[in-house]
Amino acid sequence: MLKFDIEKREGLARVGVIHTPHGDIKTPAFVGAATRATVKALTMKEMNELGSQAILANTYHLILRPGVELIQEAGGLAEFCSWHKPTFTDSGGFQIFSLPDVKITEESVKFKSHIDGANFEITPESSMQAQWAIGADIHMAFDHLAKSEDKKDMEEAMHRTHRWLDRCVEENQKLANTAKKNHEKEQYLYAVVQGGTFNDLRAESAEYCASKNPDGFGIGGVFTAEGMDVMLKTVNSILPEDKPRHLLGMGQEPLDLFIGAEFGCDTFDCVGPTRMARNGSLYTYDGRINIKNAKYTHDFTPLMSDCDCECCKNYTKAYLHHLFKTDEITAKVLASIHNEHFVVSVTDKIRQSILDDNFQNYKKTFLARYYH
RNA sequence: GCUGGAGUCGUCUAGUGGCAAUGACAAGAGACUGUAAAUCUCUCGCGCUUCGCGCUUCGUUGGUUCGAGUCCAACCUCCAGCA
Repeated sequence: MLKFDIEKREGLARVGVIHTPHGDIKTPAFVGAATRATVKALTMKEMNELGSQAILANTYHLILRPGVELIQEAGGLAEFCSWHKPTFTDSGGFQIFSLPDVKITEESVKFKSHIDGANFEITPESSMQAQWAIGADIHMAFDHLAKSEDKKDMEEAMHRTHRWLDRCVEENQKLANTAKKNHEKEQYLYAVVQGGTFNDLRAESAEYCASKNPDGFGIGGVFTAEGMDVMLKTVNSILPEDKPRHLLGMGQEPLDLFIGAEFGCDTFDCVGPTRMARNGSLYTYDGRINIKNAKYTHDFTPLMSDCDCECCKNYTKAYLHHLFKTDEITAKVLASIHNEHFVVSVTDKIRQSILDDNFQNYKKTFLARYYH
Protein backbone atom coordinates (compact mmCIF):
# COMPACT_ATOMS: atom_id res chain seq x y z
CA MET A 1 0.00 0.00 0.00
CA LEU A 2 1.23 3.46 -0.94
CA LYS A 3 2.40 5.32 2.15
CA PHE A 4 0.93 8.78 2.64
CA ASP A 5 1.60 10.77 5.80
CA ILE A 6 -0.52 13.78 6.63
CA GLU A 7 1.30 16.43 8.64
CA LYS A 8 -1.44 18.95 8.97
CA ARG A 9 -5.10 19.42 8.18
CA GLU A 10 -7.10 22.60 7.75
CA GLY A 11 -10.67 21.83 6.80
CA LEU A 12 -10.41 19.60 3.76
CA ALA A 13 -6.96 20.96 2.95
CA ARG A 14 -3.98 18.98 4.08
CA VAL A 15 -0.21 18.96 3.96
CA GLY A 16 1.41 15.59 3.56
CA VAL A 17 4.11 13.42 2.09
CA ILE A 18 3.60 10.66 -0.44
CA HIS A 19 6.35 8.05 -0.12
CA THR A 20 7.10 6.34 -3.43
CA PRO A 21 9.87 3.93 -4.40
CA HIS A 22 11.52 6.83 -6.22
CA GLY A 23 11.31 9.22 -3.29
CA ASP A 24 8.90 11.51 -1.50
CA ILE A 25 6.43 14.07 -2.77
CA LYS A 26 5.64 16.86 -0.36
CA THR A 27 2.04 17.78 -0.94
CA PRO A 28 0.26 19.77 -2.17
CA ALA A 29 2.53 19.49 -5.21
CA PHE A 30 2.39 20.34 -8.88
CA VAL A 31 3.43 17.37 -11.02
CA GLY A 32 5.07 18.16 -14.35
CA ALA A 33 3.29 17.01 -17.48
CA ALA A 34 5.78 14.77 -19.29
CA THR A 35 3.35 13.20 -21.74
CA ARG A 36 5.96 11.60 -23.97
CA ALA A 37 8.46 11.03 -21.17
CA THR A 38 9.72 14.55 -21.47
CA VAL A 39 8.54 17.87 -20.19
CA LYS A 40 8.48 19.73 -23.47
CA ALA A 41 11.43 22.10 -23.96
CA LEU A 42 12.96 21.17 -20.60
CA THR A 43 15.70 18.80 -19.51
CA MET A 44 15.29 16.79 -16.34
CA LYS A 45 18.17 18.78 -14.88
CA GLU A 46 16.18 21.95 -15.42
CA MET A 47 13.08 20.33 -13.96
CA ASN A 48 15.10 19.41 -10.90
CA GLU A 49 16.54 22.87 -10.52
CA LEU A 50 13.17 24.59 -10.82
CA GLY A 51 11.95 22.48 -7.93
CA SER A 52 9.73 19.89 -9.57
CA GLN A 53 9.09 16.85 -7.39
CA ALA A 54 7.40 14.49 -9.83
CA ILE A 55 6.35 14.04 -13.44
CA LEU A 56 3.43 12.40 -15.18
CA ALA A 57 3.73 10.58 -18.50
CA ASN A 58 0.94 9.29 -20.71
CA THR A 59 0.44 5.61 -21.46
CA TYR A 60 -1.38 6.30 -24.71
CA HIS A 61 1.52 8.28 -26.15
CA LEU A 62 4.16 5.86 -24.94
CA ILE A 63 2.30 2.88 -26.41
CA LEU A 64 2.41 4.57 -29.81
CA ARG A 65 6.02 5.66 -29.47
CA PRO A 66 8.43 4.25 -28.48
CA GLY A 67 6.32 1.31 -27.28
CA VAL A 68 6.14 0.19 -23.66
CA GLU A 69 8.50 -2.74 -24.24
CA LEU A 70 11.28 -0.33 -25.07
CA ILE A 71 10.74 1.59 -21.85
CA GLN A 72 10.72 -1.66 -19.93
CA GLU A 73 13.94 -2.64 -21.68
CA ALA A 74 15.43 0.71 -20.63
CA GLY A 75 14.69 -0.15 -17.01
CA GLY A 76 11.45 1.78 -16.66
CA LEU A 77 10.31 5.33 -17.17
CA ALA A 78 12.55 6.90 -14.54
CA GLU A 79 15.67 5.28 -15.96
CA PHE A 80 14.64 5.89 -19.54
CA CYS A 81 14.19 9.63 -19.17
CA SER A 82 16.65 10.05 -16.32
CA TRP A 83 14.16 11.42 -13.84
CA HIS A 84 15.23 9.92 -10.55
CA LYS A 85 12.21 11.06 -8.62
CA PRO A 86 8.59 9.97 -8.37
CA THR A 87 6.66 9.30 -11.56
CA PHE A 88 3.03 8.96 -12.54
CA THR A 89 1.41 7.61 -15.66
CA ASP A 90 -1.97 8.54 -16.96
CA SER A 91 -3.90 5.58 -18.30
CA GLY A 92 -4.68 6.79 -21.80
CA GLY A 93 -8.34 7.06 -20.89
CA PHE A 94 -8.37 10.76 -21.48
CA GLN A 95 -7.50 10.15 -25.14
CA ILE A 96 -10.83 8.39 -25.55
CA PHE A 97 -12.28 11.75 -24.93
CA SER A 98 -9.84 13.93 -26.79
CA LEU A 99 -9.18 12.01 -30.00
CA PRO A 100 -11.51 11.67 -32.98
CA ASP A 101 -12.40 8.34 -34.57
CA VAL A 102 -12.35 6.33 -31.39
CA LYS A 103 -14.56 3.28 -31.11
CA ILE A 104 -15.60 2.53 -27.57
CA THR A 105 -17.21 -0.70 -26.50
CA GLU A 106 -17.67 -2.25 -23.09
CA GLU A 107 -14.65 -4.41 -23.78
CA SER A 108 -12.16 -1.90 -25.15
CA VAL A 109 -11.29 1.30 -26.92
CA LYS A 110 -10.18 1.02 -30.52
CA PHE A 111 -8.48 3.85 -32.29
CA LYS A 112 -6.12 4.64 -35.08
CA SER A 113 -2.72 6.02 -34.28
CA HIS A 114 -2.65 9.72 -35.00
CA ILE A 115 0.90 9.18 -36.24
CA ASP A 116 0.58 6.52 -38.92
CA GLY A 117 -3.02 5.34 -38.83
CA ALA A 118 -2.11 1.96 -37.36
CA ASN A 119 -4.92 0.27 -35.45
CA PHE A 120 -4.66 0.08 -31.69
CA GLU A 121 -6.84 -1.27 -28.95
CA ILE A 122 -6.66 -0.55 -25.25
CA THR A 123 -8.57 -2.42 -22.59
CA PRO A 124 -8.52 -1.74 -18.86
CA GLU A 125 -6.31 -4.81 -18.55
CA SER A 126 -3.89 -3.79 -21.30
CA SER A 127 -3.65 -0.29 -19.86
CA MET A 128 -2.63 -1.78 -16.52
CA GLN A 129 -0.11 -4.05 -18.22
CA ALA A 130 1.29 -1.15 -20.21
CA GLN A 131 1.59 1.00 -17.10
CA TRP A 132 3.38 -1.74 -15.23
CA ALA A 133 5.76 -2.11 -18.15
CA ILE A 134 6.38 1.62 -18.19
CA GLY A 135 6.99 1.30 -14.51
CA ALA A 136 5.87 4.61 -13.04
CA ASP A 137 5.31 4.69 -9.31
CA ILE A 138 1.67 5.68 -9.56
CA HIS A 139 -0.80 4.56 -12.23
CA MET A 140 -4.25 5.82 -13.15
CA ALA A 141 -7.15 3.48 -13.71
CA PHE A 142 -8.37 3.35 -17.30
CA ASP A 143 -11.35 5.64 -17.26
CA HIS A 144 -13.90 7.01 -19.66
CA LEU A 145 -14.88 10.64 -20.05
CA ALA A 146 -18.37 11.50 -21.20
CA LYS A 147 -18.90 12.57 -24.77
CA SER A 148 -21.01 15.53 -23.67
CA GLU A 149 -22.08 17.52 -20.64
CA ASP A 150 -25.42 15.76 -20.80
CA LYS A 151 -26.24 13.99 -17.56
CA LYS A 152 -27.17 10.76 -19.29
CA ASP A 153 -23.81 10.67 -21.05
CA MET A 154 -22.05 11.54 -17.81
CA GLU A 155 -23.77 8.79 -15.92
CA GLU A 156 -23.06 6.24 -18.63
CA ALA A 157 -19.39 7.22 -18.76
CA MET A 158 -19.14 7.11 -14.99
CA HIS A 159 -20.67 3.67 -14.73
CA ARG A 160 -18.40 2.38 -17.45
CA THR A 161 -15.47 3.90 -15.59
CA HIS A 162 -16.61 1.98 -12.50
CA ARG A 163 -16.91 -1.31 -14.36
CA TRP A 164 -13.53 -0.73 -15.90
CA LEU A 165 -12.15 0.10 -12.47
CA ASP A 166 -13.14 -3.40 -11.32
CA ARG A 167 -11.13 -4.83 -14.19
CA CYS A 168 -8.21 -2.48 -13.53
CA VAL A 169 -8.10 -3.43 -9.87
CA GLU A 170 -8.19 -7.13 -10.67
CA GLU A 171 -5.50 -6.90 -13.34
CA ASN A 172 -3.41 -4.62 -11.16
CA GLN A 173 -3.53 -7.17 -8.35
CA LYS A 174 -2.23 -9.89 -10.66
CA LEU A 175 0.59 -7.67 -11.89
CA ALA A 176 1.43 -6.61 -8.34
CA ASN A 177 1.56 -10.24 -7.23
CA THR A 178 3.89 -11.11 -10.07
CA ALA A 179 6.11 -8.15 -9.29
CA LYS A 180 6.27 -9.11 -5.64
CA LYS A 181 7.22 -12.65 -6.53
CA ASN A 182 10.01 -11.28 -8.71
CA HIS A 183 11.14 -8.84 -6.00
CA GLU A 184 10.43 -5.90 -8.24
CA LYS A 185 9.57 -2.50 -6.85
CA GLU A 186 5.98 -1.71 -6.00
CA GLN A 187 3.69 0.30 -8.24
CA TYR A 188 0.44 1.85 -7.15
CA LEU A 189 -3.01 2.36 -8.58
CA TYR A 190 -5.27 5.40 -8.32
CA ALA A 191 -8.97 4.99 -9.08
CA VAL A 192 -10.45 7.84 -11.10
CA VAL A 193 -13.56 9.64 -9.93
CA GLN A 194 -15.90 10.84 -12.70
CA GLY A 195 -19.35 12.39 -12.74
CA GLY A 196 -18.79 15.73 -14.45
CA THR A 197 -20.57 18.71 -13.00
CA PHE A 198 -23.23 16.61 -11.30
CA ASN A 199 -22.51 16.37 -7.62
CA ASP A 200 -24.82 13.43 -7.04
CA LEU A 201 -22.86 11.52 -9.69
CA ARG A 202 -19.59 12.71 -8.19
CA ALA A 203 -20.68 11.43 -4.80
CA GLU A 204 -21.70 8.08 -6.26
CA SER A 205 -18.38 7.83 -8.10
CA ALA A 206 -16.35 8.77 -5.03
CA GLU A 207 -18.13 6.13 -2.98
CA TYR A 208 -17.61 3.51 -5.62
CA CYS A 209 -13.95 4.33 -6.08
CA ALA A 210 -13.37 4.37 -2.33
CA SER A 211 -15.02 0.97 -1.99
CA LYS A 212 -12.41 -0.56 -4.29
CA ASN A 213 -9.68 0.39 -1.85
CA PRO A 214 -7.09 1.69 -4.32
CA ASP A 215 -3.84 3.38 -3.28
CA GLY A 216 -5.15 6.81 -4.10
CA PHE A 217 -7.55 8.69 -6.28
CA GLY A 218 -7.53 10.68 -9.44
CA ILE A 219 -10.29 13.20 -9.93
CA GLY A 220 -10.97 13.44 -13.63
CA GLY A 221 -13.18 15.22 -16.09
CA VAL A 222 -12.62 18.67 -14.63
CA PHE A 223 -12.13 21.49 -17.12
CA THR A 224 -12.70 24.70 -15.23
CA ALA A 225 -12.45 25.99 -11.70
CA GLU A 226 -16.06 27.05 -11.85
CA GLY A 227 -18.04 24.84 -9.50
CA MET A 228 -14.91 22.91 -8.66
CA ASP A 229 -15.03 23.92 -4.99
CA VAL A 230 -18.45 22.36 -4.45
CA MET A 231 -17.56 19.30 -6.49
CA LEU A 232 -14.30 18.72 -4.60
CA LYS A 233 -16.05 19.27 -1.29
CA THR A 234 -18.49 16.53 -2.24
CA VAL A 235 -15.87 14.13 -3.52
CA ASN A 236 -13.15 14.69 -0.95
CA SER A 237 -15.56 14.48 1.97
CA ILE A 238 -16.33 10.95 0.79
CA LEU A 239 -12.88 9.73 -0.23
CA PRO A 240 -10.85 8.28 2.65
CA GLU A 241 -8.70 10.96 4.27
CA ASP A 242 -5.58 8.86 4.49
CA LYS A 243 -5.06 8.39 0.76
CA PRO A 244 -3.67 10.89 -1.72
CA ARG A 245 -5.83 12.58 -4.33
CA HIS A 246 -4.64 13.80 -7.69
CA LEU A 247 -6.61 16.44 -9.58
CA LEU A 248 -6.16 15.38 -13.18
CA GLY A 249 -5.30 18.00 -15.74
CA MET A 250 -5.94 21.09 -13.67
CA GLY A 251 -3.44 23.80 -12.79
CA GLN A 252 -3.16 26.15 -15.71
CA GLU A 253 -4.83 28.84 -13.64
CA PRO A 254 -3.40 29.59 -10.18
CA LEU A 255 -7.01 29.60 -8.99
CA ASP A 256 -7.16 25.88 -9.80
CA LEU A 257 -4.30 25.21 -7.41
CA PHE A 258 -5.79 27.26 -4.58
CA ILE A 259 -9.25 25.73 -4.93
CA GLY A 260 -7.79 22.27 -5.43
CA ALA A 261 -5.62 22.44 -2.33
CA GLU A 262 -8.26 24.12 -0.21
CA PHE A 263 -10.72 21.36 -0.95
CA GLY A 264 -8.44 18.44 -0.32
CA CYS A 265 -6.40 17.65 -3.42
CA ASP A 266 -2.77 16.69 -2.93
CA THR A 267 -1.24 16.67 -6.40
CA PHE A 268 -1.96 18.38 -9.71
CA ASP A 269 -0.78 18.06 -13.26
CA CYS A 270 -1.43 20.29 -16.22
CA VAL A 271 -0.01 20.85 -19.68
CA GLY A 272 -1.05 24.49 -19.55
CA PRO A 273 2.05 26.05 -18.00
CA THR A 274 4.49 24.57 -20.52
CA ARG A 275 2.16 24.92 -23.47
CA MET A 276 1.51 28.54 -22.72
CA ALA A 277 5.21 29.08 -22.20
CA ARG A 278 5.91 27.81 -25.70
CA ASN A 279 3.27 30.17 -27.01
CA GLY A 280 4.69 33.19 -25.20
CA SER A 281 2.12 33.51 -22.42
CA LEU A 282 4.00 33.90 -19.16
CA TYR A 283 2.90 33.99 -15.55
CA THR A 284 3.56 36.94 -13.31
CA TYR A 285 2.03 37.74 -9.91
CA ASP A 286 0.00 40.37 -11.76
CA GLY A 287 -1.50 37.90 -14.22
CA ARG A 288 -0.30 36.38 -17.45
CA ILE A 289 1.46 38.49 -20.02
CA ASN A 290 2.16 37.87 -23.69
CA ILE A 291 5.88 38.44 -23.99
CA LYS A 292 5.54 38.79 -27.77
CA ASN A 293 3.66 42.08 -27.37
CA ALA A 294 5.48 45.09 -28.85
CA LYS A 295 5.43 46.89 -25.51
CA TYR A 296 8.15 44.58 -24.17
CA THR A 297 10.67 45.43 -26.89
CA HIS A 298 12.55 47.88 -24.67
CA ASP A 299 11.63 46.43 -21.28
CA PHE A 300 14.96 45.62 -19.67
CA THR A 301 13.49 44.38 -16.40
CA PRO A 302 13.04 40.73 -15.51
CA LEU A 303 9.70 39.03 -16.01
CA MET A 304 9.31 38.97 -12.22
CA SER A 305 11.71 40.80 -9.94
CA ASP A 306 10.91 38.46 -7.05
CA CYS A 307 11.25 35.15 -8.88
CA ASP A 308 14.31 33.00 -8.39
CA CYS A 309 14.01 30.89 -11.54
CA GLU A 310 16.88 30.78 -14.00
CA CYS A 311 14.95 32.89 -16.46
CA CYS A 312 14.11 35.75 -14.10
CA LYS A 313 17.49 35.76 -12.38
CA ASN A 314 19.41 36.17 -15.64
CA TYR A 315 17.28 37.60 -18.43
CA THR A 316 15.14 40.60 -19.23
CA LYS A 317 11.73 40.85 -20.85
CA ALA A 318 13.34 42.60 -23.81
CA TYR A 319 15.62 39.60 -24.32
CA LEU A 320 12.77 37.10 -24.01
CA HIS A 321 10.73 39.23 -26.41
CA HIS A 322 13.60 39.13 -28.88
CA LEU A 323 13.98 35.36 -28.55
CA PHE A 324 10.29 34.85 -29.22
CA LYS A 325 10.18 37.25 -32.15
CA THR A 326 13.13 35.49 -33.73
CA ASP A 327 11.67 32.09 -32.92
CA GLU A 328 14.75 30.87 -31.09
CA ILE A 329 14.50 27.53 -29.28
CA THR A 330 15.83 29.19 -26.13
CA ALA A 331 12.69 31.32 -25.95
CA LYS A 332 10.64 28.20 -25.28
CA VAL A 333 13.21 26.80 -22.89
CA LEU A 334 13.43 29.90 -20.70
CA ALA A 335 9.69 30.50 -20.82
CA SER A 336 9.00 26.89 -19.86
CA ILE A 337 11.46 27.09 -16.98
CA HIS A 338 9.69 30.16 -15.71
CA ASN A 339 6.10 28.96 -16.11
CA GLU A 340 6.81 25.52 -14.68
CA HIS A 341 8.70 27.06 -11.79
CA PHE A 342 5.82 29.44 -11.23
CA VAL A 343 3.15 26.77 -10.75
CA VAL A 344 5.50 24.48 -8.81
CA SER A 345 6.51 27.24 -6.44
CA VAL A 346 2.99 28.62 -6.02
CA THR A 347 1.88 25.12 -5.02
CA ASP A 348 4.84 24.89 -2.65
CA LYS A 349 3.84 28.21 -1.12
CA ILE A 350 0.29 27.01 -0.71
CA ARG A 351 1.74 24.06 1.21
CA GLN A 352 3.75 26.37 3.42
CA SER A 353 0.81 28.70 3.99
CA ILE A 354 -1.27 25.77 5.26
CA LEU A 355 1.56 24.82 7.62
CA ASP A 356 1.74 28.44 8.80
CA ASP A 357 -2.04 28.72 9.31
CA ASN A 358 -1.97 31.42 6.69
CA PHE A 359 -3.69 29.78 3.74
CA GLN A 360 -6.78 31.98 3.50
CA ASN A 361 -4.72 35.13 3.76
CA TYR A 362 -2.22 33.93 1.18
CA LYS A 363 -5.00 32.87 -1.17
CA LYS A 364 -6.81 36.18 -0.85
CA THR A 365 -3.68 38.26 -1.38
CA PHE A 366 -2.42 36.18 -4.28
CA LEU A 367 -5.68 35.98 -6.18
CA ALA A 368 -6.55 39.64 -5.67
CA ARG A 369 -3.29 40.64 -7.29
CA TYR A 370 -3.26 37.99 -10.01
CA TYR A 371 -6.84 38.49 -11.17
CA HIS A 372 -6.93 42.26 -10.66
C1' G B 1 22.79 54.35 -77.74
C1' C B 2 20.28 49.66 -79.58
C1' U B 3 17.59 44.99 -78.40
C1' G B 4 14.88 42.19 -74.87
C1' G B 5 12.63 41.78 -69.96
C1' A B 6 10.51 43.96 -65.52
C1' G B 7 7.95 47.79 -62.29
C1' U B 8 1.20 45.37 -57.72
C1' C B 9 0.40 46.30 -49.52
C1' G B 10 6.83 46.76 -45.18
C1' U B 11 9.12 42.42 -48.44
C1' C B 12 8.58 38.55 -52.17
C1' U B 13 4.45 37.31 -55.07
C1' A B 14 -0.76 35.99 -57.85
C1' G B 15 -3.16 38.55 -61.48
C1' U B 16 -4.25 38.54 -69.35
C1' G B 17 -11.06 43.63 -69.38
C1' G B 18 -15.71 43.48 -63.87
C1' C B 19 -10.48 44.08 -58.50
C1' A B 20 -9.34 47.20 -52.75
C1' A B 21 -6.69 43.14 -55.83
C1' U B 22 -4.01 36.22 -54.43
C1' G B 23 -0.55 33.62 -51.40
C1' A B 24 3.62 33.64 -48.18
C1' C B 25 6.60 36.26 -44.87
C1' A B 26 6.88 40.45 -41.71
C1' A B 27 3.88 43.33 -38.32
C1' G B 28 -0.28 43.89 -34.54
C1' A B 29 -3.48 41.22 -31.15
C1' G B 30 -6.02 37.00 -28.99
C1' A B 31 -6.66 31.82 -27.43
C1' C B 32 -4.61 27.63 -24.90
C1' U B 33 -6.37 23.16 -18.32
C1' G B 34 -5.10 14.28 -17.46
C1' U B 35 -0.55 17.81 -24.89
C1' A B 36 -2.47 14.79 -32.65
C1' A B 37 -0.19 22.04 -29.78
C1' A B 38 7.32 24.59 -31.57
C1' U B 39 -0.14 24.97 -32.18
C1' C B 40 -4.54 27.64 -33.57
C1' U B 41 -7.58 32.18 -34.54
C1' C B 42 -8.29 37.25 -35.91
C1' U B 43 -6.50 42.08 -38.06
C1' C B 44 -3.36 43.96 -41.67
C1' G B 45 -4.71 50.80 -48.29
C1' C B 46 -7.36 55.12 -45.70
C1' G B 47 -11.87 56.89 -43.21
C1' C B 48 -16.62 55.98 -41.26
C1' U B 49 -22.67 55.31 -38.26
C1' U B 50 -17.93 48.74 -39.75
C1' C B 51 -22.64 41.62 -41.32
C1' G B 52 -22.34 47.73 -44.55
C1' C B 53 -20.74 52.53 -46.86
C1' G B 54 -17.41 56.18 -48.90
C1' C B 55 -12.61 57.51 -50.74
C1' U B 56 -7.73 56.62 -52.84
C1' U B 57 -4.57 52.74 -54.98
C1' C B 58 -0.95 48.15 -59.08
C1' G B 59 6.19 53.34 -61.80
C1' U B 60 4.29 58.38 -64.26
C1' U B 61 1.15 60.92 -67.75
C1' G B 62 -2.34 60.48 -71.35
C1' G B 63 -5.60 57.31 -74.40
C1' U B 64 -9.21 53.11 -75.88
C1' U B 65 -13.60 51.10 -73.13
C1' C B 66 -19.95 51.15 -69.84
C1' G B 67 -15.63 49.41 -67.06
C1' A B 68 -8.19 49.22 -67.11
C1' G B 69 -3.43 46.36 -62.49
C1' U B 70 -4.77 43.95 -67.09
C1' C B 71 -5.22 46.85 -73.94
C1' C B 72 -2.52 51.30 -76.59
C1' A B 73 1.20 55.52 -76.60
C1' A B 74 4.97 58.35 -74.51
C1' C B 75 8.04 59.02 -70.55
C1' C B 76 10.79 57.42 -65.88
C1' U B 77 13.48 53.59 -63.25
C1' C B 78 15.78 48.81 -62.83
C1' C B 79 17.87 44.14 -64.96
C1' A B 80 20.23 41.31 -69.02
C1' G B 81 22.71 41.19 -73.76
C1' C B 82 25.02 44.06 -77.63
C1' A B 83 27.69 48.55 -78.74
